[in-house]
Amino acid sequence: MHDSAVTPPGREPVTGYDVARAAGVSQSTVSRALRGDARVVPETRELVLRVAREMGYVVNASARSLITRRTSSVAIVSGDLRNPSYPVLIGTLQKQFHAHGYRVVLLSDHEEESGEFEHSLGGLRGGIVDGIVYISARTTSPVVADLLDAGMPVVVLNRDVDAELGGRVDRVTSDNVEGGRLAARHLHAIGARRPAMVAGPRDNPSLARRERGFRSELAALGLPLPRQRVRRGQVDPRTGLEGALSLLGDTAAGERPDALFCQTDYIALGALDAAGRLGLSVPDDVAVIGYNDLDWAGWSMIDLTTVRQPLVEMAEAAASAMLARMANPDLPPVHRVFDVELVERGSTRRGARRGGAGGARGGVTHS
Amino acid sequence: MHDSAVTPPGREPVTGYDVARAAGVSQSTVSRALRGDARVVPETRELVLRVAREMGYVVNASARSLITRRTSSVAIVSGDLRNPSYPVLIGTLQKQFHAHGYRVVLLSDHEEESGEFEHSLGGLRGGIVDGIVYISARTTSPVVADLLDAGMPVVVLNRDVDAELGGRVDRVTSDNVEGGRLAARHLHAIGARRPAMVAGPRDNPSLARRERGFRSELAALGLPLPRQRVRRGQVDPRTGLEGALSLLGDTAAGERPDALFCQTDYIALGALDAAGRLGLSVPDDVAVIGYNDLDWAGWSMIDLTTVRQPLVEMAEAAASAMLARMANPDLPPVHRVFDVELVERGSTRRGARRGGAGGARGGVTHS
DNA sequence: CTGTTAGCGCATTCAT
DNA sequence: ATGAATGCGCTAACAG
Repeated sequence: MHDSAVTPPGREPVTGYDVARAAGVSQSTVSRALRGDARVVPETRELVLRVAREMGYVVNASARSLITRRTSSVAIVSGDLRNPSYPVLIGTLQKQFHAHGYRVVLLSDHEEESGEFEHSLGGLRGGIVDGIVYISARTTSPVVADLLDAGMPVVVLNRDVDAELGGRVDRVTSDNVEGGRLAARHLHAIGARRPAMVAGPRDNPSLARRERGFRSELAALGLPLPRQRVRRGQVDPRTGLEGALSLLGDTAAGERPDALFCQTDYIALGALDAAGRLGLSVPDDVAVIGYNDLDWAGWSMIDLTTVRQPLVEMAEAAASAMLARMANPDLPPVHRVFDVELVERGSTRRGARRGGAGGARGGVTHS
Repeated sequence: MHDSAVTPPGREPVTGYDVARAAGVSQSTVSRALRGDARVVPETRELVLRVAREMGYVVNASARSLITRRTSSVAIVSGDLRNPSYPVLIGTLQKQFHAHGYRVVLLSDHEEESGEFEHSLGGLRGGIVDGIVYISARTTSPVVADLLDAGMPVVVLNRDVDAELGGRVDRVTSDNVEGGRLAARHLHAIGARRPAMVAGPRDNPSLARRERGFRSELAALGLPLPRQRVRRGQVDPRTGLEGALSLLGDTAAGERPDALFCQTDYIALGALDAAGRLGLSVPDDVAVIGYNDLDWAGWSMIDLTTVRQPLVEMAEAAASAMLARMANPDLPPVHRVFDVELVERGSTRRGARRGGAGGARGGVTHS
């Protein structure tokens, strides 16, 4: 099992010229054969392909890109991966892009060190990628405008966007205003009197629209949402936990919110945790509704009522939009809006039994 | 607000020559100035940088890579992103690599279409990336050996590996055998008499070691694990759900397993769901223990006892190993093994109260 | 310190 | 249907 003579481990990559020499043809023929150019006669092509395979030849991507000005890769700019929405979107996008011969460069924002992040974004020019799918929570920065100016195809997925940018990029969103309304209507329908809200950052346009729909519908239904029943933080379970603890914790039962709208399921997780720690029954003491319908919302120990966005379909639409735009950069921008729907589960189904495993599990149970 | 004269949107990228001409220096000076070469006098550098910025110049990555033979990017090859272990690992790796000036190319395996996946992997030669971190569940394929042969730096993270490859790559793992033992010991300690196991695929070396430790320790403690108390499937909640339903469902209480070892937390989620649907109490009817200690294992409505691997630290170690190897490809391979520990929570704490929200929530509650 | 020169490996004319 | 020649934009070796 000694090294055969083919290639001493790693060094000296074999080039198209090497293949040409070994096959007794010219380098241009090698190039043509490898890309399936019709002008090369079948026998020659077979020969070249065989020799290339034997020699372990693989085209140098840099050299190719240098001349074609295409990289066969697209960037996905996302928020923190621990937010479970992103893996779903990224996984779907990635699958689509791979199927069409594109690699995926991932830029996910780890919240901290924003300067670093902006910098990476800027580096996306310079022929690194052929296009950018933007899903980051971070309010679309000037950097994105610069990328557009530089002629880079950009698709914004699942983010509403400042008016200014709106007309310039392809966008795939869902009806966040209506989603907020659905949540409000549902809480009203189950008899909530003192709704509360755990919100994400104010500068997130999607969440802002969700909130607008929620507030306006509550008002239309005659339900108040005083500011002391609103908590705000990052989109993560900690926000839900702390928000819900403070909303539900030190209030007499008569004053305590009886329903909680969490602007995302990820936040709602923390709220459910808080209810558990406080020994409160969901939904009997407090109903909880989330937003997104992530996979685990349906597990019996979560069982979360939520507003469903079709994330997978949305990601597929975004991939299509990206592929279309890369094929023809001069198309007018499109904006596709998906419908949302309410998915009712145990966390708002009053009177039904709830709790996955038996008796109430109060207090903090971490070891 | 008309377009100023700087750059008509997108077209005709500005090159180093353009900058040189505008700044009245040579192109090599531009190149040197932009890379901070010490040999260029400060004034000249300031000038060049300013002109470059004004013209919106950005170096062409392909041209640079073509000559430097470095791409400043590394690939992460992972399994399906919906498995929550991956986002944690990927996010951490990505953060580290970004901090050191590397981009990340993501190749995540969407389970299906394996041919496609192998093909993408092969495409990782050809100067796409400078190194590869491998976290995919898929048993390390021959493709990986080929990449090694081609001289590509490879680090395998959180995967035990076939003996053959073992000596050739850098690896970061944890003590899976001991983890399995910890689980067995704990179930014995809480008085389990009829342990059962929901396992992942047989060809996953990490899980195989986990299982080996679990089985041998059970045996040492005098507890049987007959094959009818083992279920096996993919690493996902469906496996946990179906496995647990079939283990717990149609058995008389005297025969029913009283403790469940799930080889990952992600599987355990499904098992908890199953217990809830069957109206069984966790841990009183059946104790459940998982593996990984993902974030949500600590939420009160999950509250899962589990074997903790330090995933973040492991990812950091893998990033360091990668950076070290890229800096010096001739280092001998290293293998770093992290300790695991048992994290005890409500899902095995008998006698304690459990259940986040009040009464038992039986049956299927999906809408 | 700066300019000149020579490729990196490939795609793509233009001939033949 | 194939080969010869050219240059993509940059880095690096070599002069000066």
